[in-house]
Amino acid sequence: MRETLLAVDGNSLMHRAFHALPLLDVDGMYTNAVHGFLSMLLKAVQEVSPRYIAVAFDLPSPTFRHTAYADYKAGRRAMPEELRPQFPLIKEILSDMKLGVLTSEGYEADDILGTLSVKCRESGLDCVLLTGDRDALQLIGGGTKVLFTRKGITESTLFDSAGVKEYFGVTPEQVTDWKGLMGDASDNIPGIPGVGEKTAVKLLNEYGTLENVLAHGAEIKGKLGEKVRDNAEQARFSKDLATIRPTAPIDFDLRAFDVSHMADGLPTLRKYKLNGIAERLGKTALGGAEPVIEEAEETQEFALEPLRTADEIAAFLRSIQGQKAALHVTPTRMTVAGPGRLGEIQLQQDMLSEGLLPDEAWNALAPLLAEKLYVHDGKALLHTLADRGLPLPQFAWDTMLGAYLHNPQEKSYALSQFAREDAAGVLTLAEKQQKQLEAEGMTALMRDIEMPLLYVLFDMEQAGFQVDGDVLRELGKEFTQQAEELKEEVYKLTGVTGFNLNSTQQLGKVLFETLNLPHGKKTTRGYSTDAETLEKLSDLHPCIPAILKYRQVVKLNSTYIDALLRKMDATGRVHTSFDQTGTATGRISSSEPNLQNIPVRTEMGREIRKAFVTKPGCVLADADYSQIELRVMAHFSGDPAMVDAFRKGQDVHTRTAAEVYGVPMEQVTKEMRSSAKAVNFGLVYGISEFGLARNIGVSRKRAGEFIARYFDRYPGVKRFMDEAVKAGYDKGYAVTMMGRRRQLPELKASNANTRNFGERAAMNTPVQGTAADIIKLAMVRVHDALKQEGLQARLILQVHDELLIEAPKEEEETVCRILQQCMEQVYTLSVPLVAEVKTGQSWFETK
DNA sequence: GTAGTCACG
DNA sequence: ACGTACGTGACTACA
Repeated sequence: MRETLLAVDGNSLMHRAFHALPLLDVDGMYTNAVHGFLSMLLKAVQEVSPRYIAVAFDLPSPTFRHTAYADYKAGRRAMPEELRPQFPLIKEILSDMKLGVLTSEGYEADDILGTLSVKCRESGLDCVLLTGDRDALQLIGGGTKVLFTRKGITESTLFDSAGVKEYFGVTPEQVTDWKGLMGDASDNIPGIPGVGEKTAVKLLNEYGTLENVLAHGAEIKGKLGEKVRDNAEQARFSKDLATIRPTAPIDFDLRAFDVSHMADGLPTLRKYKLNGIAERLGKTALGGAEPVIEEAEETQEFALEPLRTADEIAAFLRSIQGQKAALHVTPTRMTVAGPGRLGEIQLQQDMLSEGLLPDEAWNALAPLLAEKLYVHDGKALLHTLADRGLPLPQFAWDTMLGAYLHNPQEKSYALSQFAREDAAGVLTLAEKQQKQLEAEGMTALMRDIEMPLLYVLFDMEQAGFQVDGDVLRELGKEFTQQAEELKEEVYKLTGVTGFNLNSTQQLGKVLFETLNLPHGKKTTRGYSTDAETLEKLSDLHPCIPAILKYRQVVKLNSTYIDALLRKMDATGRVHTSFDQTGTATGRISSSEPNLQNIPVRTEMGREIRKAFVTKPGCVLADADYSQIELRVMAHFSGDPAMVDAFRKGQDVHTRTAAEVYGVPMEQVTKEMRSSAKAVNFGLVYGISEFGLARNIGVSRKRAGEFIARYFDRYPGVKRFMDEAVKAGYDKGYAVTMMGRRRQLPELKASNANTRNFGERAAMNTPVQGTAADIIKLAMVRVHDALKQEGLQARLILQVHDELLIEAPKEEEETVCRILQQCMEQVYTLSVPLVAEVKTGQSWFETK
């Protein structure tokens, strides 16, 4: 086995660590960057088991300041004062660990990395470059790989040539061309204005190299072509800036940087109070020793068995019968896994290709559907099966839901593209998740809520919501006519005709340049024209109300009339998709169409709900939780006044106003109640003076006084908020009543805005997430109860604190009772849960 | 594809 | 000093 050198870009990692970790004062010193750096280094040591480690640092030349290159590099923003003194610290520690600390006058760390990678190639060593700088990707090839740190300091990816192409869309050889085209703001590299990452990739895929792109500038169409032609020299210059020069004059014997003496750094680590790192260093297997044990345990061998006929499928199923089984289906391939076994069925795509016809395959697989299956995205599988009229199986585990509970903020929960995209991957993943979720205390949440809910959502998607197309078309006509009239009115009132009223840019010009109205905040492309801004101008020009009305009508038409008509099936029903893994807090979301944002707040918008009806002979039952989030907050905080209000069944906003203004409830005016309501909302969102001030239109100071008075009257709520934030910092995540978690990496940011956001999320997530837990469990209970009592009534929609059922008229009373009981009795809090049920022939009538 | 806007809880 | 109320999805314009 070849030995590996781990070459580290010290500057890149120190900056990354500095910005990823909070700045804490330890004995009058900051060590956050040192801490993060070493944490990443130890992780890398575990991953690549290097024999040697060298760390490179920038050493700017004091003499060569006159070059364009030096000027550009000098233009980068100065190093934060809290970071600078950490460099001597890290160098001291690395030296004590007997690792290489390399600098070379006039060269940057990445140049030294390049030099090291060349030296490794010459001496037959493998080389892994640890950095967060994309420039280093150009060095990949010939035994050199890049371990690229992402997302602060927690994650890293090992890139080889194919990996770079796969992930970034360009080859290592194209990296400098790529940078030349798109530039890099953080490195002060200009590139071609208007060309971003995607465009640069596209150009390189078409033309191969930067020079070739420039050579074909004439044939590139539109603005892009113009930009390319005008900025050819700047692009070449940018490429030059991004090109690493592997020519640093460094001379040393690599063997001096053997990892076997890293433990010599322990006293220094303790000296700087880096005890966590010291402990990890003690445990880290050094010198390329055995790989991490967990991996060895988890890697199970699956022999791939091609199943070419129905008989082979049947035989395979018999052989794993009664054992754990996973099923995974893609359009071209089906896989079935049992312990140590993996059967693969290729599906025939056309007359020429190999494989079974889907019908044959499914028929042969039918016995499997009687088993409890391990799956990834069970709801999608249920749809596939239902569309074919096949029996619907029970699921033992859904790895998509498991992954979501483990971390609800992944961009996608698709199985990874490569070898694991099969049932064997699902089986191993499920085992890993079961341990993980058990350790994280989410087993019950998975078993009692998310898994059963999957079937509920499937049934709801299948059932759909009956829509009256005639009502929609009628409304659409009205809205269209109104929009036309309003548009003409705006043209007349502004004196400008023919501009596109839907374009914020064109509208901004008319209002703030032609008419010279005072403009508020600016956006990246011009003036802000949102409703909040325009409302302030209402009295200054008669066109403003017309514009606002126009916007409203056009929105209703395009989003709710046209879109909904397009989504109706042959029987006039619309079937939304529920996403059980889409939100950070545990809520579900609805899309295509989104039925969770059908208008209700304005009179005109509410009309649309007249189109949401039932099939003949049925009635709609609509149940709403009353103030569920504030009740959750009352429960968590135990605040006497808040708990008292809910136990007495008082109007919570009126009670809040009475408390804060110090008057009896009877003397609370509309205005007082309205401000109190805004405060209550603010609390749920994670209160800030600014947000409250903006919402109720008072000064920030007034808002601050208001909040102070509130906390004076509700000290339990204050304590709850403080504890939620503290728990976020201590644990790194927020947690709901049922144990659902949301990571809060924002709290580790050095940027105060980001941290404040994290703090508000720390306050909001337990509240919003617990409310989500509660209604999800209620949905499972309602679904079960309807089945238990043999009713035809079906759940058809959830809107966060609201459940809708379509029921035959004769089931109306029973269904109302079930809804109310399930929702109110689902969980016992220290305050009552209250659900209000209404029935009607349309969603309009139930409101 | 991103930005701006706006619909909901 | 700075810019924020929390959580979503869909449409339009514009590059």
